[in-house]
Amino acid sequence: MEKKNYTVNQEQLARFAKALGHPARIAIMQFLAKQQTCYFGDIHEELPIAKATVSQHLKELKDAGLIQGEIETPKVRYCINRENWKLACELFREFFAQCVCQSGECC
Amino acid sequence: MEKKNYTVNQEQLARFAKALGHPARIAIMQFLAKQQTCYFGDIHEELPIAKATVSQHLKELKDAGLIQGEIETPKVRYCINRENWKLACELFREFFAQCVCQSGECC
DNA sequence: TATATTGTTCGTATATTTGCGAACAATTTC
DNA sequence: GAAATTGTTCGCAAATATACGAACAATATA
Repeated sequence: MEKKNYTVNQEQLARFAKALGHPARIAIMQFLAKQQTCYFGDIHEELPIAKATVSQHLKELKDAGLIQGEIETPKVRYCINRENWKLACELFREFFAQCVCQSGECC
Repeated sequence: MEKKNYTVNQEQLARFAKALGHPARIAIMQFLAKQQTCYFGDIHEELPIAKATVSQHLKELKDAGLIQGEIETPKVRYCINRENWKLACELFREFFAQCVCQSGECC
C-alpha cells in the first residue's frame, strides 16, 4: 500500500515529454534548432497548419519553458530556451540511461 | 508556401514523447527499468491511482510500443520492449543533439 | 488618415485524455 | 460448485488538446 506520489523529476520530465508529444511541436523545435533567425512567419511557412494553430503550439512550448519569444515589431522572434533545453536533455538522458544502458544495448 | 508534412521520424518521436507525457507513465517506465519481476500488481502498488487507470496507462505505453505484457495466469508480467526503447533512446538523443550539443552547452 | 503586415486571442467544434467504480473473464483454491 | 485472486474492459464524467476562421491589436507605410 505504498501509493507513492510522483517526484518533482517525474513531473518535470512528463511536462517536457508532453510538450514534445505532437509532430508540429517536434518540427518547430527542430526548425528553431537550425535557424538563427526564427520569426513566427518562418515557422508558420514550414508547417501544414493554420497560423492560429501554430501560435497555440508555440504557446505550449513556451509554457513548458522550451522556447521563448521576443517582440521585434511588427514581427516576433522565437528561439530555444537554452537553459531549460539543457535541463530537458539531461533529464531524458538520465531517464533512458536508467534502463537500457546498463544492459549495454543502447546509448 | 512550403507547408511541409511531418516526417516519419517526427511522427515517431512525437508518439514516444506523448506516451511519456504523464508522470504515471514515467514512473511506470522507471519502475520497470529497475525490476526483474514486474507484475501488474507491483506497478499498481507503486502508483497513487486506481487499477483501472493503471491498466489504461499500461495500454498506452503498450500501444506506443514501449512495453509489452505477457500473461502468467493469474498474473500479467510487464516489461520494457527493449527494441523500441532503444529506438526511442536514439531518436531522442539525435533530437537533442541537433540543438544544444553543437554549441557545447549540453550532453 | 486609410491600408497593409504580423501575430495573438476569441469563439467554437470535435476529439482525446484522465480518472473512477462496477462488471466481467480466467483461473485457482477452498 | 462457491469464493478468492488478478487484471481488463465498460460506461460515464470532467478536463485538455487540436484545429480553424474571424476579430483584434500594434505598428509601419502609402
